Amino acid sequence: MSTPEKEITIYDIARALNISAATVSRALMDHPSVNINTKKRVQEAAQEMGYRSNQMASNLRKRKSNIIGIIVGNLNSSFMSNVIAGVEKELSDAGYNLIISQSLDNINKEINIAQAMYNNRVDGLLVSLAYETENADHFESFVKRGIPLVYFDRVWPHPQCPGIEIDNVKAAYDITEHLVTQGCKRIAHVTAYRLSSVAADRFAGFKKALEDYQMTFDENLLIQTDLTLQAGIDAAKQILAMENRPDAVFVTNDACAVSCMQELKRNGIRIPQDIAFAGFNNDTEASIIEPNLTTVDYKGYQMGEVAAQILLDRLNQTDNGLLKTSNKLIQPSEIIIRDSSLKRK
Amino acid sequence: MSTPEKEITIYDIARALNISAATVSRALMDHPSVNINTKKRVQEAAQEMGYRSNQMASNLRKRKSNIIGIIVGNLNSSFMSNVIAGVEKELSDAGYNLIISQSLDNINKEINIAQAMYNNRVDGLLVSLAYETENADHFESFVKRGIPLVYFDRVWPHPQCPGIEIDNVKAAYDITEHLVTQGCKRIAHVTAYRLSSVAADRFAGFKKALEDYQMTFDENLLIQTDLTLQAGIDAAKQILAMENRPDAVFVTNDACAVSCMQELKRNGIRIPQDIAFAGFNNDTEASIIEPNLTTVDYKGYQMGEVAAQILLDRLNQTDNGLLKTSNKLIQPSEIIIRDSSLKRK
DNA sequence: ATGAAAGCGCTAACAG
DNA sequence: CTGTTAGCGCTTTCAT
Repeated sequence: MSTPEKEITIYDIARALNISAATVSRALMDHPSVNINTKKRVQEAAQEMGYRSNQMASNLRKRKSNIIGIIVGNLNSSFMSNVIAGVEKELSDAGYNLIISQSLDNINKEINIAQAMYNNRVDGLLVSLAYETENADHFESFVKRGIPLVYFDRVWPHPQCPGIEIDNVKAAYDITEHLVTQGCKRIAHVTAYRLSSVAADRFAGFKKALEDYQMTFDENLLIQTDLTLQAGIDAAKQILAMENRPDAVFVTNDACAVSCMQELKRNGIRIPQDIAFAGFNNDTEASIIEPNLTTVDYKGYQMGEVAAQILLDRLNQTDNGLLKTSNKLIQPSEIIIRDSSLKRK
Repeated sequence: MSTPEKEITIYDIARALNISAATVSRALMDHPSVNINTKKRVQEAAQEMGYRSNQMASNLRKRKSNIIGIIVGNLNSSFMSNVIAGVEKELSDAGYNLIISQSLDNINKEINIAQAMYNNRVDGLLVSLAYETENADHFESFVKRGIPLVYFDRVWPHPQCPGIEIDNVKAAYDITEHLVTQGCKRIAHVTAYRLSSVAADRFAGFKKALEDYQMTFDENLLIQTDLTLQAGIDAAKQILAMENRPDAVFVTNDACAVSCMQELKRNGIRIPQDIAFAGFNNDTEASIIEPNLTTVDYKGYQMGEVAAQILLDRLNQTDNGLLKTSNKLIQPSEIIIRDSSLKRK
């Protein structure tokens, strides 16, 4: 009753059925070369006796932890929650456990987490980098040990590590083009301090669009921040203080865009009439803020599934053909136009 | 280079230093009865040789997985992200790994996850129940085996499982009282289909407040849903279809409240003039929707820390006194009044 | 303060 | 198709 019964092992089953532990083991893992009848007997006995396999022993023997680590900036978005759901589905189907950690977009925390995961011998790693991260040396230990590492969303280019992402250049280009065709002449861009691959790509798409429309980019309209909510407010203050204000703002993420819009609204700026807005990610907030925020949407669940599949391929040394010539995999994205950018309805 | 070097073990260190593996093991875990000098030599050698301990072997020997499971409805809220951060901090300080799963508020998924965690031999479990869950039998296997189980936020009353929660009755009472003092006469309540402990408590607080103010509760104003975004829209439609509409709505969570408000606004209802609103949780959306949503706030990070501490106490058989007579632990909460409920400013 | 030895429970050659 | 055997790397008595 109060003391839990002893855990039963394959030896207990073996004894009960008068067969060897090896056969029990094989039967339990559905090994092809076990007689169908013994297999059945073993499985029934296991069931009845309340057997549960001992992963620790199995892991030790196989020299695999059976654990996959995933490091993300923050779990707090429907995008990331969906990524996790997609990853979880694929990995648990494949029998892996998932250990999730948030870097809270802090580089030092990311380094510590990476170290901890390394010491805990994860069999593979999925990473979406912190905004702050400007190099990925802290993941080299995995590469050196041959532990598969797959980046997603906020990726780091590395010859041996696949990256699942969207075409940030194109998405940023498209959304900027949209602002231009709405008649915006002076478009500000709010981005990260450190131009990570993602931020850099978006910035590049933004500049390319301006060029193509013969608009010169005013350096004064580049606002670099840490992309927090507070940063959105600060960016708004900066904009309010400008003598020659922009007529549109493209923020590289929605959360920051929304807090920036709120602060501007509090100061009497009309959106989109005075200043049009565009964000990135299609977070929940984007369709709650008024006016609703124009943004870029991409599917977290799917990205999670794909990232997990690629990782599993690496673990199994198989190749389902998802990655051909390059180790970059581009997922679809689309721009969603809402009222925050519609100057001419 | 391309082949990763062999993992080194305590035996390698032992050989290098001409001592026994037992001593190395003891030195590494800082056992008191090891000579301070040998300890130092061992630790240096380990460092130099690139040793990392093998958790799998250690786990097998100690018959502990070193893994704590946490099951939540959905990771997608700043509250839950903070809970995770708090839990993670406490547990990783204590040397545990954390496996996170989302039930997506689906009872069957919750059952499967519980089973998987049981089979993976988690050393302890933290659970916030799915909205749908109406009994907790699927967690009995943990109780029977003596595996510590701690509920938080959406708890299940159980003599052997502590529950960390807020005073839902009081919070709901207070927020309802606030609506009443704003002059609301007919207050609708949107809650879950199944009245879990949390939903039931909030409903109870709501009714108690009405009673205390001599208001009879109209059964027609009780709207039971699955609390999704779509449910908010459906609830709005129900309200619009009523011949005798409420003048206030208290929704048992913010996400649903916000989507309900949006739908009502689309249909020309003015908030709070026509219908006042109150929610629960203080999610990000609550301070973005216009008018901003009156709600109940409580701290996720702190709740996560406390839940983890209680779990660690159980694991260590210690008792830091957090739980005295009862196995319920009430965390602070506060109502946040915003424009959605201010009929008289 | 250190060492010898046993064993946690499982899997994988290898042999039959 | 099944059994024998060895060992994954660590911790922990029990001696010394």
